[in-house]
Amino acid sequence: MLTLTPVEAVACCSPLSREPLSQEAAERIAPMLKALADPVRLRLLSLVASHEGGEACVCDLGDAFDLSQPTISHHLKVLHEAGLLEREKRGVWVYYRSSPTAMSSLATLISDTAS
Amino acid sequence: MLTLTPVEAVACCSPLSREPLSQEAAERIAPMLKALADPVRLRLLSLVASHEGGEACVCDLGDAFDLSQPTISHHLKVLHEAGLLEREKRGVWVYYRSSPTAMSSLATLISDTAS
DNA sequence: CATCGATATTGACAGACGTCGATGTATGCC
DNA sequence: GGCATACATCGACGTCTGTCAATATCGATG
Repeated sequence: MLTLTPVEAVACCSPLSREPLSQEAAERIAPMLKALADPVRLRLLSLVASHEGGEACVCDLGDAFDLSQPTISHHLKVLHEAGLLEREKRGVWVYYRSSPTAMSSLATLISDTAS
Repeated sequence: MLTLTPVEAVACCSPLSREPLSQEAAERIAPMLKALADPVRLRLLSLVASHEGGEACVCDLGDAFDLSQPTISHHLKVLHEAGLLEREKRGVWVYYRSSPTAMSSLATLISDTAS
């Protein structure tokens, strides 16, 4: 069975302001926005994106929060499963990188609604 | 006391990819994204934005959903309080209009993370 | 003023979500 | 092999969220 990644699901939508979003499309897009719609995850994403090389090790991220390690790990998983962060294991460390295509297609979808 | 609207709170942020988002900024932005992060609300917003004149009466919106009237009213309230929809009462009817500034500042915030 | 129609508010409930401590898994090192 | 370190998973807990039925509010109309 063919499954679209969340990113692909967003990229193929016509602007919100041209024709009403179908229920199916809305149900594919909402999870990506839901992944973004948390203060901790927003900061995590921002930390990764602003880190040198555009990637960051989990060990670099936890210090910025007053949260347990499992909680940070949970949030990173949510962002990863939504297609907003890419994951790469290097030795003992895990590096996350933000996905420009995911972010820009989300941004396009939203900005089209503005006009 | 001076309170920023959600829209103003987003508009004044530097790109996510230049410097990490502060906790305060993240906590102001997240509610707007949370308002957007629901399939029903995404469709409502899209219905309003794509409606002729860029505005729609509540009576035009309910039919597209298999949901009760109070539920639709609730979602519209969430979108309105997040600054994503403007509300105007005309006689017995209430018209909602999408807020271009809100959407475009959100889009800018997200798209900056992509680069 | 009584009534009707359009929308909002309230209260209740089930399910989803964020968080933690405890535990599991895997890699590197002695 | 044995141990330490980095990260993930699990199970439990309180809180938040989407939904509905019932009720309230507000404007128009007779």
